[in-house]
Amino acid sequence: MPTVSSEELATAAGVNSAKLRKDFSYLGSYGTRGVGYDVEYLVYQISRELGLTQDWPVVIVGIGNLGAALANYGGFASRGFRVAALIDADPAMAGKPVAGLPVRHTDELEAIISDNGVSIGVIATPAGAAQQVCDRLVAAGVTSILNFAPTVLSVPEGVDVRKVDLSIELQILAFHEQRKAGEDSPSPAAPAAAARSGAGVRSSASRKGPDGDVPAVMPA
Amino acid sequence: MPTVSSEELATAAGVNSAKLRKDFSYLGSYGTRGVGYDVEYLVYQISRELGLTQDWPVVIVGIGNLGAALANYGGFASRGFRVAALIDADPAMAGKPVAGLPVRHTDELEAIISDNGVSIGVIATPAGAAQQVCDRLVAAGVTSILNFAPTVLSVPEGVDVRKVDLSIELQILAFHEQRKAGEDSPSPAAPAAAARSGAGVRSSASRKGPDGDVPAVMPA
DNA sequence: ATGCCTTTGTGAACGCGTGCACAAAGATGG
DNA sequence: CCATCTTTGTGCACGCGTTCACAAAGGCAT
Repeated sequence: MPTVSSEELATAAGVNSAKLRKDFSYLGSYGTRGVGYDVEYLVYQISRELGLTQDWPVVIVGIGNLGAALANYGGFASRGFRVAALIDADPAMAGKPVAGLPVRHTDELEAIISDNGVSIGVIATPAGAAQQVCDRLVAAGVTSILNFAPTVLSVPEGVDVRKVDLSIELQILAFHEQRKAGEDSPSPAAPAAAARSGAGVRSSASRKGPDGDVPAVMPA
Repeated sequence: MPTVSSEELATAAGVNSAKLRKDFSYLGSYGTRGVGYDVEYLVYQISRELGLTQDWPVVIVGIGNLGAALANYGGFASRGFRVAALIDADPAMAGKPVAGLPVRHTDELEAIISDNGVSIGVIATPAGAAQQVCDRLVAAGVTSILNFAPTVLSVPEGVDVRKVDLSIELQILAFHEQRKAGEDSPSPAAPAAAARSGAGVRSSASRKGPDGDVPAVMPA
């Protein structure tokens, strides 16, 4: 029976072994003292807890470059996700195959959602269409939305939204890059907080703020 | 002079106003008591600290769907990033314009990096090519890498790597979705830790682990 | 069966970030 | 010029997650 010790896993993952054991204990995963964890059983337990053993039908709305990239992304299937449909507003796209699936028109959105029991939707549309698509997804029964459009979505209570901003990661890199270069720190105490923040990815909506939205770089 | 109070900003962002003030104090940003923060000055200070006022030339390697999507992403320019070049290994792609830029062949990688003083590279290649591309980028002088390929990259000390796994966000949504549905909790105490973890995005390499890499869902 | 060795599971301490609460500072009006 | 009001900046305390350290437990060899 192949096993792993918490120490091995911790070293490989670069974390503390005690933390790892404590986390596992929350899962109810039981290892064997003096031996370690049964790899197969452990993988199964974690997979189940994370929902990897379930089948999650998802729809991708907006089949531009990004939508197509997502549709082709291999990582989904192995994690329990199944692309139920690709949806685009452009009639010219309808029927055209992308990643082996025919693109469906937005008109069919509601029917697709309900027919497949989809509860997770991915929005890869331009910013302008995102909120509208979001509203339709929610109305059709979707309760979790992954948003790639550069907009903050407003959703009713009970709906989860996660926003992926492709430029944020790049910005974090640039932030560190900046500190590497200028050792003559431009500001006193390094705001480690700034890099961490993220200010809560959860949608806190409240569209009112003093100025419209995220301010562009000021012209100095 | 347009100003904002920490309270206004905090409400808009959905965070505590004291925390916001404390964070600002690390930046050395001084507000005016009884009035608030000068919007213009504040924006400038934050932009500068975050590196938004600098010009960051970046190269994108691997111009498939994802690479093209990144090249077309509008959010980069406004955050100080400038796409210096798009690079692909396919000779057929060479010269073909994507997002207004001609695709360059991989052979030119080193020259492009040094000519433009590029210190940040984006990898959007298939998993198989990622490490190789990474090595060449690092050798050419790149010190920060944003990796979209589903592989853990090994890099020498001093090089920052951030990995973006497009399916992780989806997985987090599925995790919460699972708890929404099954109120009859399948496991005792909810491991809030599991959803948070991320286990440190920093590259901790150490390619040795008991089994190859991330285990696929076990066949139950 | 007994003793030793390994590794788990967890109680307790530590450290850190968040939030509270208030004194100091500046504006504003009389 | 003084009183009052608003809002900043921050010391302090609370709470939570991480880490330490160790007793308990199981395997294994003799």
